[in-house]
Amino acid sequence: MFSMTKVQISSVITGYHVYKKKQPIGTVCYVLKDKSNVHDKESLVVKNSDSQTIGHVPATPVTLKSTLNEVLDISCSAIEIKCEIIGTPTLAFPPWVNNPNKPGAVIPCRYTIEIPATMAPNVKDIMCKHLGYDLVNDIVKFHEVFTPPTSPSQYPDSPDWKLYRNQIISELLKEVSGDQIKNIHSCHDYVDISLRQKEMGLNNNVCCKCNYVYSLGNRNCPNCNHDPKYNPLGYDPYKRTPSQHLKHPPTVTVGEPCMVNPNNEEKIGIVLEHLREVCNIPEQRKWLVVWSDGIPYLFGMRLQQYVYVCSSCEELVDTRKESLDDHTAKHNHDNSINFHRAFSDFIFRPGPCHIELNMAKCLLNFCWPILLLMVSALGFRTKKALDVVKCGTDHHRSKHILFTLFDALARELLLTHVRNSLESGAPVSLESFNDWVRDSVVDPNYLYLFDMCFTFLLAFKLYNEGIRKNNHEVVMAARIFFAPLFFAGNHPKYQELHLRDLCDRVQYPPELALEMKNTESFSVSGEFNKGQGADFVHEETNKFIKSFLPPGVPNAEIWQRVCRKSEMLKNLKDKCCSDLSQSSRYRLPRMDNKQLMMQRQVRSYLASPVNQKPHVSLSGETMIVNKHFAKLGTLKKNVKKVELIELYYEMCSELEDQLADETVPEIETDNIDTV
DNA sequence: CCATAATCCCCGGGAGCGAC
DNA sequence: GTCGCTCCCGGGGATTATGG
Repeated sequence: MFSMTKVQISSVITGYHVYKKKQPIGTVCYVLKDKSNVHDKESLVVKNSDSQTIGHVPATPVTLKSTLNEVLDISCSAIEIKCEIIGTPTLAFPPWVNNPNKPGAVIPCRYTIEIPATMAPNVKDIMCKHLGYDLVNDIVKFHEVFTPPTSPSQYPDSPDWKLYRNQIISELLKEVSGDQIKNIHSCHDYVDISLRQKEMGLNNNVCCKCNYVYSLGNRNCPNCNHDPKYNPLGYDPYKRTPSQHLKHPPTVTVGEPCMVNPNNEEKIGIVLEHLREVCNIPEQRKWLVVWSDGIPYLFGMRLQQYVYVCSSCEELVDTRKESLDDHTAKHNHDNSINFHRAFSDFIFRPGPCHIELNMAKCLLNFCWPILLLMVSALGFRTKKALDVVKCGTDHHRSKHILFTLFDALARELLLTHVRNSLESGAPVSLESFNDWVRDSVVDPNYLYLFDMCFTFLLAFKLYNEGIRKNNHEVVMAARIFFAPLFFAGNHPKYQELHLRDLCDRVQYPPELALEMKNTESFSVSGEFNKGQGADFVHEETNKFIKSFLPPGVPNAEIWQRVCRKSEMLKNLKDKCCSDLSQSSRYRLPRMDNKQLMMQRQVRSYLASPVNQKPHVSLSGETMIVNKHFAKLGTLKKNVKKVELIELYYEMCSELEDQLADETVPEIETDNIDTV
């Protein structure tokens, strides 16, 4: 298929005061090299379709001109640079003023470069070089936000886990087989070269694009000028998932603080009462969605499930301690009384970011046998540093490490098959890879990493994508595929949470389900790929409020005061800082080198997967994946799981009762708050 | 019927763990 | 680092079994 990448840059045409050729808005002109200009060999001229000169590409800032020049150079002018007039001529304005005393006139315009897919990477690199990575990314983001995508989404409409996985695998297969350099005896790629360099004691870098070996002192590859630190232009790590963000970003308001630590059921009860009061339940609104961390969520759900209010004496009855009949008998109520659930006006939802956090912890735990060596190669050498990585204290760091691990592992896992196929001349395809893994591979190490990578790490990645883009189906697909790891590890809280949440989601009436799907995550900034769970929105607000607290231990009164005035403070801060501070730019280093390092380490570990080998960790110790496996067989753990199963049946029976009743509660879909 | 031993049950303290 | 939950363990009282 012939595809084009389109890049648009808003700028101006200079020199209107010289040529005085006014063009109607929307006219499309062309950028050509101006060979006749003796003053400036680099000069670029803009001509309209009648070959009349309109003006020049601005010389300052120099980056735009040199970018376009180089683009024309590498393509031998095969790439056409168009220029659409988007405004009427005006006096030159910064940054396009050469001489403040003698300002010229400029025409606002938009330069459009259409790049054939084959050349796109080169052009991107050029643009990154001249315009700077940040700026280029901004342009692309600009483009993506304001022009609706015309090509069908890469991700299918009905997201299917297998499809996603297959797509990733086939993309990677293509990439890996493209990387291989075949000579008569064997294949090799840049990882092999790097490995060899390391064996020889040389500390050289290998360019992952052109296999050029260069010393670590250089930042860019001297051969192809590829900068390993930056992503190519338009790199969107979440491109497979379509964004489903709401059109209007939510407004965040801060309510009255409630001064209890929500760490047991009693205190959660207090918080809920407080919420009821603040939100005027049931007068102003009937119900409320409450997002919370994992533990408060569980407490809340338990309260909702077990605690009833007696209509006669208005006392709370906890059915875990005292059955409803007992209560009736004890207080001598007659038969006319009834019970209703004490917290039925709340809908609890677990914070997606906390789930993600615990996913990361769980993965780190299970990947530890192979991660240990890699991470120490990355620079976490002391025991304390390693512990920090292992416990996942710094979520961003662990996330990054896990993503890099996925990239590295995925490529290495595919490598053997790709090389086999290249040698035998068979085409490399997804089906053949799947067949090969299923039929030929017996090495437990390979299979362990295969499952880890293409099920759990992938699920983690997918979950992250789903949250960023507020895509409900993707999030749920990822969670369901990740869940087994929670149940295998020692994560009692999140096992129960997963179960309760799933049951809850099934039970939502249709209108509510739709609303819930739309609000899986929120993008407060309104950007299409920066959604995050309501829990982190809250934590950010919290951080903001904390920044206004006076030094020292804050007391309740100060908290209250800051919360009540937080909106004013926010406005104030925005007004004061908006002109001074730079907007935060979007950047995501690709960690080429770290990935290379990981690939180097795991390569020998995964060699010859068709042979039976003992199951060992990367450093060669016999594998006990983690200590929880050893505990798994014990009775107590089983008891815990039996309890969960009982809970599940209980919930199912309740669901059946509700279905039998056929009463769908009345709901309002507007005015959903998050707390 | 009594004395003693064995067993059960309850409870509090402490350690470990998970979550924040 | 803190907090709460759970588990474990030992102590002590209550109950039960056993033997004389």
